[in-house]
Amino acid sequence: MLDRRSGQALYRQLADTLRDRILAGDLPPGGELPSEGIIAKSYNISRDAVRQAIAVLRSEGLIVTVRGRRSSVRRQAPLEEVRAPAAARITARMPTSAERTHFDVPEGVPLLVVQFGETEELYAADRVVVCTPPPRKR
Amino acid sequence: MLDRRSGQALYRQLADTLRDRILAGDLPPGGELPSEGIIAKSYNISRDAVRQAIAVLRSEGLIVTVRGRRSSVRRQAPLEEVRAPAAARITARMPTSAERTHFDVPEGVPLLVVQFGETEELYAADRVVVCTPPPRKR
DNA sequence: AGTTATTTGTCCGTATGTATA
DNA sequence: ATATACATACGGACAAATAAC
Repeated sequence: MLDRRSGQALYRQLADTLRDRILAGDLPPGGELPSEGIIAKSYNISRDAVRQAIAVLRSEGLIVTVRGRRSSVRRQAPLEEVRAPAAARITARMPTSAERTHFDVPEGVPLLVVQFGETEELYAADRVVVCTPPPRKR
Repeated sequence: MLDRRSGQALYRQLADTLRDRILAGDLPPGGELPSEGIIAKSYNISRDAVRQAIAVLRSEGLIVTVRGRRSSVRRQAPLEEVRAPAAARITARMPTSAERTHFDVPEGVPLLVVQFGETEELYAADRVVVCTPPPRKR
C-alpha cells in the first residue's frame, strides 16, 4: 500500500510496486495493466499520479503505452547480432522524437552508436546486440 | 510560435523548438533555460504544458533538471575508454530509478551492458565508451 | 457500417511542499 | 528570512484512438 507520510512521492511508490510485480514475473511480457482510472481508484490517488508512475516505467523501457489501450509489459524480441569492426567505439544515447519514429522504437529504448573511422551506425537497442570479434586462432 | 490548430500537441511543438535551439548551439551546454513560469507566460500556455516539453527533452538526455533551479543543457564530460574483451555482447538499456541513483546518472542516460562469459558489466553511457580490440599485426 | 463505451492524451486551473538562490 | 523555482497532487474538461457490440 502507499503511504502519504513516507516522504516518498506517491507516484514513485506506485512505480516501485508495479516495477516489482513486473520484474517478479507477476505481470508477464505482453500482459496488460489495469486502466489508469481503475488503478487510481484502487489506490485512492488521482489519475495524474497514476500517469506519472506509468511514465516512469515507460521511460525505463518496462512498459509500452498506446493511446486508447491499456499499458502493457514490453515484449522483448530476440536480438539480432551485429558484428562490430575492430577499433570501433560503441556508445549509447536516447533517440529524439523524430529518431524514435524513424527507428520505430518505443519510449525507454536507447540507440546503440557504433563508430569506426568516419562511419557511424545506429541500432535500436531492443533489436540489436553488438558483438566483438572472436579471439584469433594462432 | 506555437499553433493551437496544427494538430500537434503544444508541448511537443515547444519541445521541438527548444531542441532545435539546443542542437543549433543557441543554448550551449551548461546554459540555463528560462524558468517554467517565464516560458509559460511567453508562449501563453500553462506551466503544465511547459513541464511536459521539458520532460521530453530530459528523457532525451538533452537537459538536466534540479529541483529549485532552472533546467540547463546537459554537459557532456569526456568519455572514459573501456576495452571490450573478445566475443563480448554489448547492449544498452535504461536504468531503473535505483540504478540511476547508484550510477549517479541523470534521466535520459542509458546504461551500456557488456556481457562476456558469465560476467556482465554495466557502464553509464554518459561517461564511458566501449572500444573493440584493434586489428592484430601479423 | 456505425454507434457506443472504454481508455489514453492534452490542457487547464489551483494548491501546497521543498529545494535553491 | 525572502523570493524564486521545481515537485507533487488534486480536480475538471474535452479530444482522439481503440475496442466492443
